Amino acid sequence: MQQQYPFREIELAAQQAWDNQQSFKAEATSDKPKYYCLSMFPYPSGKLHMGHVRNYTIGDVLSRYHHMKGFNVLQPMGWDAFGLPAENAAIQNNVPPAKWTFENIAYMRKQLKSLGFAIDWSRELATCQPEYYKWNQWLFLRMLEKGIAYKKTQVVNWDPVDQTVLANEQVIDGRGWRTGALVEKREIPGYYFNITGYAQQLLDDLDKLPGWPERVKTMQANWIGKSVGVRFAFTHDIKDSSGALIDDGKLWVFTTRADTIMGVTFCAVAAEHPLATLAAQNKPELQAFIEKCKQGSVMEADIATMEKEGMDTGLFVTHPLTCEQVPVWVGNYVLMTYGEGAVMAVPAHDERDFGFAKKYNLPIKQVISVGDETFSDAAWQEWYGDKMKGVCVNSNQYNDLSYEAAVNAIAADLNTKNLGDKQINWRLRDWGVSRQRYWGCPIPIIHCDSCGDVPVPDDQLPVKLPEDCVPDGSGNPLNKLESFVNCACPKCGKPAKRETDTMDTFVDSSWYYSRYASSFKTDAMVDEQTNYWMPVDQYIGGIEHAILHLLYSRFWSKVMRDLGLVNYDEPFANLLTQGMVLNHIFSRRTDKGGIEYFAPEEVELVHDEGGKTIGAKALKDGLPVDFQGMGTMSKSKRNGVDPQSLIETYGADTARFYMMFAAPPEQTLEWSDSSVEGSHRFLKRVWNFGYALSSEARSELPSKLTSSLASARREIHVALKQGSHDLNKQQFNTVASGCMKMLNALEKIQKEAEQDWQAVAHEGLSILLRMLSPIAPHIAQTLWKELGYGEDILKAAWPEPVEAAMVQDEFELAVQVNGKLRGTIMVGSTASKESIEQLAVAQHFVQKFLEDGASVRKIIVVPNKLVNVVVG
RNA sequence: GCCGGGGUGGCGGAACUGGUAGACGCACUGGACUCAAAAUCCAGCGGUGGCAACACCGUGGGGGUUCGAUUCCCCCCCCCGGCACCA
Repeated sequence: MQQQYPFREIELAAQQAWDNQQSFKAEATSDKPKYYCLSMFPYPSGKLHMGHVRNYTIGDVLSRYHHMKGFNVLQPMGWDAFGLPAENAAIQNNVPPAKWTFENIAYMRKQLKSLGFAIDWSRELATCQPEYYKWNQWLFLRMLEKGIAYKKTQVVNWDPVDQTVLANEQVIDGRGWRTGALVEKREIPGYYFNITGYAQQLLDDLDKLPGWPERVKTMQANWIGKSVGVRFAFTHDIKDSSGALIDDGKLWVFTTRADTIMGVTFCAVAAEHPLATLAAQNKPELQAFIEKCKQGSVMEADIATMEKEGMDTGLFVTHPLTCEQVPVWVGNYVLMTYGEGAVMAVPAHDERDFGFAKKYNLPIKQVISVGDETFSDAAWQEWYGDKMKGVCVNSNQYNDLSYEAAVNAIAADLNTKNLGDKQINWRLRDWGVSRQRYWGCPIPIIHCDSCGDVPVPDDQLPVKLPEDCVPDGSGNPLNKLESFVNCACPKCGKPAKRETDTMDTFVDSSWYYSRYASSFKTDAMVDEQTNYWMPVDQYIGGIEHAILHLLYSRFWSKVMRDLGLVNYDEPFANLLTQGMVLNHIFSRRTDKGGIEYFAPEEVELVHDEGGKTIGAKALKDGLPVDFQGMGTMSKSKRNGVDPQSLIETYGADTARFYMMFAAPPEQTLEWSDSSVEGSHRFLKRVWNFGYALSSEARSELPSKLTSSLASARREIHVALKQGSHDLNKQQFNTVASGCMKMLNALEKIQKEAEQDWQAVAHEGLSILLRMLSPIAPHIAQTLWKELGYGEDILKAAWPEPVEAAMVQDEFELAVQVNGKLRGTIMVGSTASKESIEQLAVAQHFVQKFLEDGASVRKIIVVPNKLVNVVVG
């Protein structure tokens, strides 16, 4: 055993031993309870970043802890290996994406192994392998049969940089989620998944997920966006230039406030609405207004403050219940993409309609009364929205009906006239999955002139993606690859063309967890093993997937369930969204007016005498630089830290320990080089202590310990109890600090070297190593073995705190006077309540409050904690 | 605007179901060791006043409940994340 903490050797040796013994292979069947711990698989971009290290360390701590708690643990790893960066790298370096991808995988796998994660590598998969994506295609065909997948031509979001279609979820603030490019509208055919058909289940089943963070569930619920109301039509006989009735003479609208329908004084339609288009034909000023609306809508940032503007079309429609003529306006606040692209306007009971009516002098008619309130302009502001749910007035046959009764009656009447009914509106849109890209899973369809779109028969799956293609940046190279495109129609045998679109890569990641859990059969997507392991007990990943990946995976699970493939309907029982890793950003304005960024290691902090940071200066010139606060690690800001150099300098255990110690897992982690050193220092001390103790005899604990040894032992067992509790809470930072407390106690008794200290130290160290092992497994395993505690710490049982070690003969009790701390007293553990009260009152720091004739009103004794003497 | 999460020393962060606020670490200060530095070890470290004993203040602000509030209740301010002319 070496004296200096030899982290490089021990980490390598431990990793090789784990590899040789296949220590982390999950058992196919077991009497133990199962624990499926999954971290979101990485995209093989080239090398790991700190976010990966944090993500996988969290998963590994939980996996190793559950191993020791006696669970049959599955922790797999794989690669989300299709996607655009591979194509872009291919264009730049003139190598096929496959080569680039597999080289990255090889390097990153090595990195993951060098971090010592307890991964069952026998279940590794990459989504770009035909054995995997075959089942994308197979399930796609099943979905096609069930009508869950279908083809349509629709206006889509087009990312001009990636030259592909994006799903609604993938457009953020009008820009592509990956490229940040402004999204354009294009009309092209593609395949869609009917996720809206599952909207209600996806919403309802959020209640089955108590182990998910509230905010993720809220985000999903918002995204699904259910609104319950009435869809109905105003009638008209407006014809287009060819003489045909527009929309069959009906102007459809959707409302959640059908009870206010008798208060309609106008309708507003979106700029793109057919009625607007028609009215603009001989009204140049309306045409101009419509153009302005269309342009304005791009400026997302201004929307919230945008003035409500509109223009009369001169057209009228007929109210379905009152038969009154209602004017139609074009409003810049009406969205073509939501509902029907048209709204009924009830200025008396809707904030926007009110503002609009005031601006253009349109009539306002009150039809709802709330309590004794009477409607007035001034009072109105105070009680719109839900507060304005009252009873109907000025509404003929609906007068005096409450909200619900009115909606029901009105919906029924509209239904009788065949002009509307109750309806549920969703914000969620169907999931478009066609991508005009090369490096993805081919959509298994063949286009035949005679037979149309023909599914590829199951026995011809997978449709293999040619791996030797080098894209040149001008669209999808598959289009030009005749050996791929040209094929025979499976139905009639005539020459036909293969579909060249590939699937959205979110398809690949929507079910990988169930494949890991299976036996990797070549003739089945999943099997009975999948039902054994699923659902995932703990899923760990970034919050950025709160909607996209997590919603798609939930949808996909329900589809697989409905196809009878699996028996679960929610894939992830518990979800932990880890926080981001941030680092300091330093910059300086250059002479030319640009910004020069400084890496943190190029900067020295300036402190005052109290240790407070008062500034920073660059090492190269000693001149001040600005501290821009904390931000995510990025190349452009030069504040990234490479995990590889961290591992090389301090070792994997230090990297892992620091990641766990610096912040609770859900919070952002603020990088600090000196804190990393502090973590390394701690592990060095653990090693030194283990080294020193290895030459001390191991003996039985004596029946009676000195008070100093007893208190050290108590501290260790208390820290263990707390640490186990914190692990169950997934609060790893305090588990790490618990390990530090244990070591502090051990070093103290080592220094004092009282008789029998070795016995307490051996017990304490064996506890410390076990509690440390999920976080820093290499050092824990090495010392465990070196000190002869056992062969494999992973197979050691999680230690149980000994109650007897935690009891004290004497307690220090806090003594309060009127709730304020005034001193402490030592009390025997068997002391009666009365004797404690007497002792407390006798203290001089209590007596002095009784000098001015005040008396003791009451004494509260909290066992083992404090005494509060109430004086008055 | 709506929804979710926060606000504690110079910093990261602790505090179990209301019970000694600041665990653990970082930074800083002083000391030991050293020719010296680094490393290591020891001590101190919320603020104000005081030689000290000690006193007062202190968990974003204000109020309340309680013997006792970082913790529970009400009002307000600020920060982060998400959603949003959603009809």
